[in-house]
Amino acid sequence: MEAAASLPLPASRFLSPPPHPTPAAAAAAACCSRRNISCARAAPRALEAPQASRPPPRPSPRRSAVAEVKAAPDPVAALTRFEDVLQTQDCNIILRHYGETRRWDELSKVFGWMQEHDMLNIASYSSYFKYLGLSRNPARALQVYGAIRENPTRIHVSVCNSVLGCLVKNGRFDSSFKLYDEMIREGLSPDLFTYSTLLSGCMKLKQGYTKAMELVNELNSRGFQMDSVILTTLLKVYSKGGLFEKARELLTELEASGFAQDEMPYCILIDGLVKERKIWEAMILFNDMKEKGVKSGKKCVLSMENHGIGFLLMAYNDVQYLVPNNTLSVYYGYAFSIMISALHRGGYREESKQLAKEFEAKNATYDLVMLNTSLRAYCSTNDMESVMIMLRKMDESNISPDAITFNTLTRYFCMAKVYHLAYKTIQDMHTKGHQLNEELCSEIMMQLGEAGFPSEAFSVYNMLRYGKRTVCKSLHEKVLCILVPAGLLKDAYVVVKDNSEFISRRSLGNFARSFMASGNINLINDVMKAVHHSGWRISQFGVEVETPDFWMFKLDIFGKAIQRYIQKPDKKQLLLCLLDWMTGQGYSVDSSSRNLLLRNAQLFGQKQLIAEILSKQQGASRITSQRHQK
DNA sequence: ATAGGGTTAG
Repeated sequence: MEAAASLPLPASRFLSPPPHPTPAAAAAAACCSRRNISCARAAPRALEAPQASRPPPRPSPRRSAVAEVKAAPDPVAALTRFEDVLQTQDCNIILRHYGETRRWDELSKVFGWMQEHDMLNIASYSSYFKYLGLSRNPARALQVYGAIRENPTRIHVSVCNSVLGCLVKNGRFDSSFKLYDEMIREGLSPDLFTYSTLLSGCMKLKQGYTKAMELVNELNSRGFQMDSVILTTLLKVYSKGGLFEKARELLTELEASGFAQDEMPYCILIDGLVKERKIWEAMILFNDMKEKGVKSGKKCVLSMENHGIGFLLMAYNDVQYLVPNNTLSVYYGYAFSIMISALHRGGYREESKQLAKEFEAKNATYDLVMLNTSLRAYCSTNDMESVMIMLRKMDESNISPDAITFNTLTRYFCMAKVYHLAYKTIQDMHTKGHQLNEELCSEIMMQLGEAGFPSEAFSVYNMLRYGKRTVCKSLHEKVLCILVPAGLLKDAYVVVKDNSEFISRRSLGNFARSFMASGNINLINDVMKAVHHSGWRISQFGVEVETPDFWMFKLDIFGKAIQRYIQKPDKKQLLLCLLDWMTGQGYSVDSSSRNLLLRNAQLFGQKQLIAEILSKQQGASRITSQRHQK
């Protein structure tokens, strides 16, 4: 796209090649500002010295076998190679590796191998069920659990918890309660994990509140004291069930017992309120929370040492970040992102943007959700400058955009009529393997066509067409109406060839006429076949002229094709093929084209042959027309 | 040496 190439693109890695780094980015890169900073680079120098003098420890055979299996293209073959070295706990490490890297196929194969070699223990089952939950495969979990013969394993609390968790995660609440009852009958002694797992199923159920109360009574009667997690889960049950008074009471209880020092319980209630459209109640609670100075509890500043460029080392959930020294207070983004998006949804665009700005002013750390949320707030108030700042932050924090990011940006660029950026965003989204939003892309395809970018419109069409199993039937006609007037007839042919049955007679006619007039002569016969394949008679696309012998039509589509062939006598084979094909389909050339052909037949050196084909054609056509008459 | 709680589009 010429125009796009000359326009400045935003300085974002995923919209354009990496620009020269900004000073901040360069400084951050120099100090390894990525997630999971390695100790060697980020830790103070004192830690490095002893390492240098000691020779690197030699890895044990078991450890190197584990590493080798993890890296192997075929884990089962590799496991077999190290069968004598590996112990069950080593195999568990390998099993978890495939779970953490979301390689479900290998995960199941490794588990199967362990099963065959009798190398399963409690931890293997617990981990495997957890990952089956993540990979949305509760049926397999039930199957494997059902096949466990040894009662001590069947009723082991962590095995039971992980199977129940797998069912709950996948919406199988009723079966989780039934299975739980069965487990109790077989002798399970449940613990707090069990109850919080089952309670988290309750919050998604309609009758969840009653069931939750049963469970709370049960755990109390077993003498358990609810810890912060189970209390928080219960808060969610109330909040999801719209029992806000009860939820508030519970939150007060949590505060009193010191379980409300981080934002999580507040987030649950705030989220519950906004989902019930009680935005201002949520806002009041949000402000309360901020006034109380509630922050994320797991975060801490690891080192006050100035790393030379004005950054502090800090950890959040075991991940290390560098944050600027001038960061006054650090909130993690859950509560903010809930409120910002709630205001946005409620139509309070300016308020939503103000909150995003407040977060930006107070914080250095962003995660993907917070970035998406702020990005949307800026997009919907048309604050292009802040949008670009967000994109730069995304690069600097090494955060990869997801489908929500791409769609937000695409929508915004479309709304702002910056179609080349919308196109670029769609392209990046497609390249990164995200599913495109058909409605939005179709809109942009049309806008690109109108703005004079038919090739880009076609490219959007292709991304939709080949990125998805099915597309809306009208999409083909839409792109055809862009390609034909723009003279992109070969592309238009590709569209018609595969989708002629979804295209209206009028558009097919326009396409066929344009192609005969100026399309590639070598494709003329193919185009005829593709158009014929639509189910319409090609003769119906021409200007129909009634003649005394009523089956004669003026066929301007065939006529135009014949004119093209007469201008190129070296394409005589194609002409003869066309005439033969017409005969086979019961078509015949109109009288003026016939005369034209006969007059020029010597050009092809086939005067006799052409005359024969034409007379055969007329005979066949007469029969076809009569058949159509009846 | 395993299992439990929170956020984002139209």
